[in-house]
Amino acid sequence: MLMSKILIIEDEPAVCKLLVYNLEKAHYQTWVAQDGVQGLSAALQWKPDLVVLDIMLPQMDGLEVCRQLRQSSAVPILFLTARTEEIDRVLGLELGADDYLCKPFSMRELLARIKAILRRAAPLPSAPSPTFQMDPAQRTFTVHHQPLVLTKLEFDLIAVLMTHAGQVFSREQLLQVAWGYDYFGDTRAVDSAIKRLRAKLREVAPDEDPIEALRGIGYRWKAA
Amino acid sequence: MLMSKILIIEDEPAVCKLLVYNLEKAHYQTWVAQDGVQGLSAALQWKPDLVVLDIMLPQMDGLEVCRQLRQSSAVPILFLTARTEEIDRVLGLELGADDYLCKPFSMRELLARIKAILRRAAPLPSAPSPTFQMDPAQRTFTVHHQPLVLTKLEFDLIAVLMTHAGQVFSREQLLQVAWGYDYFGDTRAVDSAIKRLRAKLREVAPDEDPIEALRGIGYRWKAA
DNA sequence: AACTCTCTGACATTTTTCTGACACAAAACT
DNA sequence: AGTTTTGTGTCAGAAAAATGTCAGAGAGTT
Repeated sequence: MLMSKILIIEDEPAVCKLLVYNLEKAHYQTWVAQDGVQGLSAALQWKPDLVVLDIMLPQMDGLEVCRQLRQSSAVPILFLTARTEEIDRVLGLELGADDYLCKPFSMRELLARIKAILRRAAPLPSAPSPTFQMDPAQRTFTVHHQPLVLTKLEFDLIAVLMTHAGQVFSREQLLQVAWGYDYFGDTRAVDSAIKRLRAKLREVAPDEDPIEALRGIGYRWKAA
Repeated sequence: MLMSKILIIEDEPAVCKLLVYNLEKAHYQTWVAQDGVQGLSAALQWKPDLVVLDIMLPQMDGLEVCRQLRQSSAVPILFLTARTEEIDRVLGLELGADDYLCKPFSMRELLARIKAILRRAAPLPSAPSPTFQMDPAQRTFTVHHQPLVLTKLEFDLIAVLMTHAGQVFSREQLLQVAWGYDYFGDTRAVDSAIKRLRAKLREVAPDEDPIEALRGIGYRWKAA
């Protein structure tokens, strides 16, 4: 499973910001909806892998959102509650919450629970088919769903670039991030690594060339 | 589901008493084990639907109990921890904890989590590769339905790899999980074990080679 | 055209894994 | 108890893979 999509339905901007920041740092894609109506719409169209749902929402409350969502989707839901008592209503209604957290919660705990929920969720046939896909956890990389074997260095390199698609990295930066902070050597090593990577990619996707060289600046993964 | 069976592995009598009282009031059957050895024995014989496992135990700690239990059972485990940091070790090792609670916890929360775990506990599809099959409960391993005799170490190793097919394990991780937390030795021992395992597999399935070495990373069971 | 930077292939070096031999320990058997 | 068998860690060298270095060709820029 790669780059799981997490929909956040939460009205407090501060909490949203915190969630988005940490989830994206953990390599999840995020989408924020500020109220229940927008949340339902986003859930149905964007088809997230997990919904983080605040119980207290303006207009339509989280329980109602959950009930309506359940009529058309089995997406896992993690509830956020301000008070412990609220969760009794969720559990009592058997709405199919997969987990819940009471505010205030530690980010580590949230991430652990999200990871656990996603691990449990059966790998359903996901629709989108970008040509290049990377799974940091399994260290696998696929092109058109066909696995491509990469060396450690190659994978580390492509991981940095892909997870920051569009961002330019200088050779020095790449050495730091993919080789390691204690590495001292010619920055031309980066050229060689890129060369080998491109050669492998060309084998299976001759018309793509997703790694762009910016003269005098560095390299970047072509933005989507 | 009628009268789910819950095994409590916990050494503090006060906590045990509290747990038993409340769980039985909630119509669960309970069984208490005061230390890891008794716990393992009870788990194997009584076959509970859920194990509540304290991390801090005399003699054998909870993680070790979990590891040994996982060799022969897929029963859901809910960890109890005194400190939040401890849970990182569990999560880090991916030992298959289904949930955890930090002391002190409210009884209502415990009951809610237990209910959630039991609700989720759907029979796993367990899709073994057609050629290789492993039964943790009986510690048997078959290739093309023909039994293959493995040593304890070999079985532990293959069990870890197969139950996490596709996931890469470093030599250090494998030493921890298959050899034991207290083992200190050269990580090259892993190479040797893998070598012997491969030799045995080659005898009966010369064209498979399901154990993949990832240079600089570790080993993994070829993903399905 | 001159200059600069990037790309590529060849080669050398380094790193990592694999294998067989051996030694020791534990277990099984007499 | 002694003996054999089995299991496993350690070691050293072989084999394989990965990667750094270099030099020249190629491409972009002024």
